[in-house]
Amino acid sequence: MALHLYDTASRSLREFVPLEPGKVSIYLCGATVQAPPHIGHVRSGVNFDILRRWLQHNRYDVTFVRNVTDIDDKILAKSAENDQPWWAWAYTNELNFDAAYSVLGCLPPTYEPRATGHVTEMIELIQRLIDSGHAYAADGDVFFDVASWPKYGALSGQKVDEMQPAGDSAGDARKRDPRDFALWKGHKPGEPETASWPTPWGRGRPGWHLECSAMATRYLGPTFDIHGGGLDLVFPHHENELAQSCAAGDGFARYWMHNGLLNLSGQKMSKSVGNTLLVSEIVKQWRPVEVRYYLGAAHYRSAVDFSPEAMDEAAAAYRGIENFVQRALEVLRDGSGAMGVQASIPAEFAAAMDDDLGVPQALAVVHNTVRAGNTALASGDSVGVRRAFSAVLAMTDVLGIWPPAWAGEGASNLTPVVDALVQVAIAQRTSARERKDYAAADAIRDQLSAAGIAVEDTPSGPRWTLKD
RNA sequence: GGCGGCGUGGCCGAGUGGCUUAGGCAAGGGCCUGCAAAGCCCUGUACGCGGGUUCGAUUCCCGCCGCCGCCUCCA
Repeated sequence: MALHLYDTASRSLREFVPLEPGKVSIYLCGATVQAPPHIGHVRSGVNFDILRRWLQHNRYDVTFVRNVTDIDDKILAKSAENDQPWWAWAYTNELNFDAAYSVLGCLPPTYEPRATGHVTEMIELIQRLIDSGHAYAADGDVFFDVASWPKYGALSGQKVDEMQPAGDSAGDARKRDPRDFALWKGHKPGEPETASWPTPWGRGRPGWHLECSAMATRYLGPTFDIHGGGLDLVFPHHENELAQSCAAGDGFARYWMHNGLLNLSGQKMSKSVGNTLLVSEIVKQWRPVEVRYYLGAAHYRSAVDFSPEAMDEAAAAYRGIENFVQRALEVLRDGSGAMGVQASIPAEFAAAMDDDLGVPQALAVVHNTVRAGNTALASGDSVGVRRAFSAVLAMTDVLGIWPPAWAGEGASNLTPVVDALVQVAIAQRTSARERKDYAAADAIRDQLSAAGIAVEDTPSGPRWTLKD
């Protein structure tokens, strides 16, 4: 079965056929760098990282663009509150975001453009819209003329006439229609001069929606394959992007993908509610790979309600996979020179992933394979171990939870020293066991346990691990 | 008011018009082990409520209840 993806625009599962054979272009709405990232931000990052890895596994050449919105109202407001230049505030948070994506194993984007670096492209886009009668300048601002674009509302299914009056700027007298939105915002008195750029319509700064249109087409062309983001961006952000770009004559995104939101005790985590759980906090309580497992394990379109209990379960589930990989590695390493095995993805795993990235079912395949591997391990079936081992590694690589890549997390350069010391104790325990002095053997084990080291006896001899 | 989603066994979380009806965590029993640990095996028969369609619905349709998202900044 070929890859099918759920497309928000058509509200249906569509076979994925890239614009250019063998190549995939993806634009993911990244962060507005006004605050450090919370766990919902990185859920989006992890979900789309898995998409990218699956495409790459299938031999696609993927161009992955994730933008940084480094100028907007809140960045100006918060930097002023904190008595910092707006650009310093933005850059600090950009670094925070990069660190969060990185610690969770998200591959770096092919390109990571900043809004402030693409003002020229934005001005050109606005000019095209004005020239074609879809935008108008009004006293410093430039607005998109919603009435000039009959397809407005198609992506989100909003009925333009039924929308709530609301909106801070809805009553702006300069607008021809309350639904018109700003493409460009004129510089206001009191705002830093550095936060404005010269344009034919006066100094100012970009409107949020326009930035993404300009950057997406700058790096991916007028028509590209996939546009992604959180479900909360469908309206108005993506609706507006689509309207702008199409009205300007671009084809824009061919598939729209939206990840579900991550809630905290049943409520959406958001800046307005103020109930955010920062990535920097959660990785203090759980290993990053466990967090990644948790974020990736639910289907990307479902809502996830974060809880410490669910996080613990995810951690336990991941450790089951990791334990198998470690044991298999130990056995294969000393035995049969089996390290050169071909990585192979089970067909059920591929089918699950091809069905709109069915990670939950794909993980079921991983766990079933782990079980088969553990059975092989217990019975000394080295061929079975090798088969399961290579399959598990290939599958976890696609999901970005490949255990060897994360194994060094807690390790330090002391590990070999500790190993040498522990081996001395284990040798004593082994000889005690051989002379059936179990009291002495257990005493050694208890002492190691008290020191944080767990010893267990396996068919291939004793092994030790650090306890949590 | 408009648009959309969700409600599955103790918990998390897939999925399906009927078939051996995921997977994980937790629980109970067993195997293995000097004892443990890890692992393996077995057990648990669930789909919010009320109707309808059907030979048969958790799965389709209608209604209801509950929860959530969007319509304003938001991954």
